[in-house]
Amino acid sequence: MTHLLPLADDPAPERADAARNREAILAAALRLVRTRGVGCVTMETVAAEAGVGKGTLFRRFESREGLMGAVLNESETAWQASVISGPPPLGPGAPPMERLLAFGHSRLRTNLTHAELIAAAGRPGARSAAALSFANMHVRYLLGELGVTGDLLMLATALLAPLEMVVLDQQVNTEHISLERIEAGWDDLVHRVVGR
Amino acid sequence: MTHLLPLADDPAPERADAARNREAILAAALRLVRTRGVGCVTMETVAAEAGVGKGTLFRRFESREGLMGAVLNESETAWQASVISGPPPLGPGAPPMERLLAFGHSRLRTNLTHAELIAAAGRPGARSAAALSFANMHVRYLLGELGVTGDLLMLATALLAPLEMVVLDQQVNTEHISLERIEAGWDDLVHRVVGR
DNA sequence: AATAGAAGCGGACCATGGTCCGTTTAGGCG
DNA sequence: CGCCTAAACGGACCATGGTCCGCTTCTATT
Repeated sequence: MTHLLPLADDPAPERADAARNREAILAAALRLVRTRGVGCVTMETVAAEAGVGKGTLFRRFESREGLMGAVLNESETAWQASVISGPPPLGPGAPPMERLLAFGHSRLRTNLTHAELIAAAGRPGARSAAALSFANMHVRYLLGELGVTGDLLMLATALLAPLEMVVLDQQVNTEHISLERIEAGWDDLVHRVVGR
Repeated sequence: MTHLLPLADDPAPERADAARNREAILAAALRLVRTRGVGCVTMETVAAEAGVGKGTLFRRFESREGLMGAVLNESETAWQASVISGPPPLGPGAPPMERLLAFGHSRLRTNLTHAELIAAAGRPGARSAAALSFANMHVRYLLGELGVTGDLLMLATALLAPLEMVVLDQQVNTEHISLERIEAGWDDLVHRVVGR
């Protein structure tokens, strides 16, 4: 092993034109999703709008789900930022319980807002596993602050699960449960899990 | 209102050939799914195997997801039966808490077993809303027996959510969490929700 | 600056889900 | 029993996601 090798060097540092295209595609996709709605955006349309060939789309984003996942990630990242460093009670500065409740409500709204995109992005794995487990991490941290003991990974998962789109979709669209009730239900769950 | 009208009469009592075909399709689909795996079953294949035209598939089952949902329902129904009238602790006869835990474990295994089919069946709505809310109903009932008070619909949803495939998939396939740990986590959740 | 080889490109092509509509058939009725 | 209508049928057809491979473009090297 040579001492000059930088560690964790990207095996293939992405060529300039490739980067340009990736950006163009993402921008085009975002634009089209905004204007026409997720359902009316075909891969061919995106390719045309970005001024690249269809093959390029698939090479960079693997599949339609992958592309939608990437688009989704844009907002997801912004959201993460506001959790990490935004104003309280969602961001730091408020007591843990308040933060936790704010977190749940915020996540709820966010998911509902991006419902279509989430559906189009399909199962996880498209969104980087890291991005997905961010929420879990954060909840775990807050539970720790609250002095909860036990298998925090599992508890965080349990708290997050009812906020998943599959569940929300069912509640909102077939059972017609109000947002307020869902929020209240989640708050109740939190209190039971934390143990007062 | 004439007194001769039977109540809740099916507006269109399904023609004989239609019924025959529906059964043939379902049987063919089940057979193919069993032998080739969900991923390798195309609508055309099913149509051929059932000896009907493709159009017929789509008329009776709406979409691929619909068909897969119908196939899934077969096993789902069997499972429901064993919950309602099978041997304890899953079926009646055991104390509520035992039943609830058994229920969770059973649901966990069942979902994992049918993972592919569930994915192929897509979002709910394909499976009748009734079938889907059966689990919720049952959990609500058991919570009642356990003397839990509060918004039971929400609590049941909270308990069921971590057993959804989206969540399980993530845990099993990307986080590589063992089945035992997931079960233990769920048991813990139940105890916290019920409040000892 | 020229060159070589890798990386990227793009559009023709394929597979499959989903639609449509002219034809066939069940089954109630005179 | 033969007719009539609504329902069901089926396969040609379309749209779109995804693959493939010959051609182009980048960039490291001399």
